[in-house]
Amino acid sequence: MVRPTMDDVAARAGVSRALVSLVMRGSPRVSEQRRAAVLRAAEELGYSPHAMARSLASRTSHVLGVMVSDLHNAFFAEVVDGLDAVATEQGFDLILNTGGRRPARERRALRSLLSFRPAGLALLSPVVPSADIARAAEQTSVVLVGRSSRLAGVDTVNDDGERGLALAVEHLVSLGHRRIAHLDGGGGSQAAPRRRGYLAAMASHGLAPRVVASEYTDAAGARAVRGLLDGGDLPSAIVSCNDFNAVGVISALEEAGFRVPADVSVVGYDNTSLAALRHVSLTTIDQPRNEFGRLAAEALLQRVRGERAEPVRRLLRPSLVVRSTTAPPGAGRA
Amino acid sequence: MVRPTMDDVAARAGVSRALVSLVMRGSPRVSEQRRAAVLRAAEELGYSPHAMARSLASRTSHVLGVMVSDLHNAFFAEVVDGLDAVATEQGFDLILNTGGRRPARERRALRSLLSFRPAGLALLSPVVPSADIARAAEQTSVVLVGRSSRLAGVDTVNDDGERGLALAVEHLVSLGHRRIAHLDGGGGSQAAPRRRGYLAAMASHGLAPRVVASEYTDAAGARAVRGLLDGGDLPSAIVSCNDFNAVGVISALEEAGFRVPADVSVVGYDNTSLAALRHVSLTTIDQPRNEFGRLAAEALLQRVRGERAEPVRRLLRPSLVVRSTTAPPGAGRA
DNA sequence: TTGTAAGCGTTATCAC
DNA sequence: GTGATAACGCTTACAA
Repeated sequence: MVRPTMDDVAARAGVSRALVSLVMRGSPRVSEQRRAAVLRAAEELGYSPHAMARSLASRTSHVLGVMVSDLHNAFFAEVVDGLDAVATEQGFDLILNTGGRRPARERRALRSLLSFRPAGLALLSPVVPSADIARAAEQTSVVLVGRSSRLAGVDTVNDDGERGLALAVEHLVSLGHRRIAHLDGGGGSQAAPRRRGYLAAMASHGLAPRVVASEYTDAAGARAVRGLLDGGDLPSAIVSCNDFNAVGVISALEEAGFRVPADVSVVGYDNTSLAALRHVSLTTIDQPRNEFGRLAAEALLQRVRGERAEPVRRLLRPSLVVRSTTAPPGAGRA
Repeated sequence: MVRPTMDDVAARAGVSRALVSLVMRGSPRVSEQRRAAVLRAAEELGYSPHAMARSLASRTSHVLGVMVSDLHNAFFAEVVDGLDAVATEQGFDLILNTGGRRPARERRALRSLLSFRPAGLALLSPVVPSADIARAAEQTSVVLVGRSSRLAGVDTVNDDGERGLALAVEHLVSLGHRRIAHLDGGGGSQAAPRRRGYLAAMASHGLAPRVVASEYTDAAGARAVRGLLDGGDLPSAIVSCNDFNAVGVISALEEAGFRVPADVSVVGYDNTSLAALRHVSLTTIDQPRNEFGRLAAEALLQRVRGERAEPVRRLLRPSLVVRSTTAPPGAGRA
């Protein structure tokens, strides 16, 4: 378990440590002969450079820290994929951490990440107070994904939730719906822009909006539908705040004897793998998650390379994915 | 962006660097007065110790490396939660990486993790060749989750898939089923023990086994069912290799006009969040995922502390979760 | 092209 | 209790 160091390699190859360092970093100013000798010695010893010692000595970091607020959410997996792709491509390593959506734990995770002196930090939908983010930003470049911020030194990458909900409403209107309700995500992340988008889209078509309080879970979606049924005034289409909620809506409707989409159309938001299941086949709004990650990494690396100092605020365009839960109204009566 | 060092804190507090170091590590042999002064100076400067310099100087690591083969799989999220809980509790930091189930990328991820000289490495369902794992194990403690191994220096934590499938078969038999088919996971991870468990359980009840080739996706499950229907010989119950497959099975059955569980009972494997959705409500086999993570971390930390050298091989007991997709056979005819 | 030597931010070992 | 000072494994001027 005792790993060889650069000195061991140098001794074995019969050269100085500095030369080994040059070879390891692929410097061109090394004779082919020495290079080969060093490489062979390293190979024989099973040597690979010590990342921490390297970054300590060079006063540079090739590490990007990533804090994922919730690993259970597949949304973040794709964002991390995007980050990883760009980072790897540019010779950076990712170190990941999670805070489980709890401020105290996230705060600790943040400190831990910072103790590695990363070149940059990507925070995915963090729930820590803004002050903590500001403090982190004093120490390294920070990009926020899925959370907006006015902090001067902080970049942001977000989904254009207003536009996403507008897409859903447009789709339903074009099918002929007029009584379209929105099941709202409450205080949840991104719920506000989605609600605004819904209201604006309804207004632009001269339709009466109907916002029903709900949450980001399937149980909440089902509950909201039961409330609607009790009220005796079911809309012809429902736009949920996310896919989970939409699945709850569908099952409550079916339990009450309604068919989707024949009697009621349903649209989700997020295009999770759940929506793609043939058993669900949900019409929904897709967010370019992988792109979120790529852009976040690029924003960070631009700052690292000193190419930019002004904050950048990206708002990405979501898209509509039509599957089997939407149809013209009254299709059931036919 | 220039972070304060221990020397800065020492200067500001009017003490030596060594004393700051003692305070930072919570040494008891420091006067209250000095301790307070140091802590205040650190606070004012926003100082926090440099993890890499620290581990370099102390020749110890408080980092555990984790390679997640696939971030998209929620299974791993819970394993990581378990790892994180134990690690944090014992003062260790996690650094995470992913290889996307591709050997070449996993290999790189492994190298990157190793370059941080972690105290231990947890590999979650890795797909790299065994030789790579052996090489890693020469450099640090390694624990494998979701993959077995005979390597001497490597610990393993696994689900007892044989037992899991036996539980499913027992449940169906106790409901009165005798014609029970298994949709097999092919060459997928853990498919073999599950198949063995199925065959053994059927044999022990004197029932004729029926293994149908399939895969770990909902499309494959649907395809397999269509094959069964074409053959004109539908079993009364189906045990899928995992939850996704089971959902495919259910939708294909329903499309063909059969009801679940009235006409056919279906059991999944994994107890993913999908299975818990009310829209699906799948009877399935639960793996103690969080426990996997906890045990893996503990195995690693035992080695780190030098408490154990012999490999440990944990085989955890899965459990049956009964929901709405199983019922006595012929319930549909009633 | 190669080697020497001075750090990088810590901890650890001694003295005092 | 507290403070010098030598490591830790590497990079980086600067010299040769």
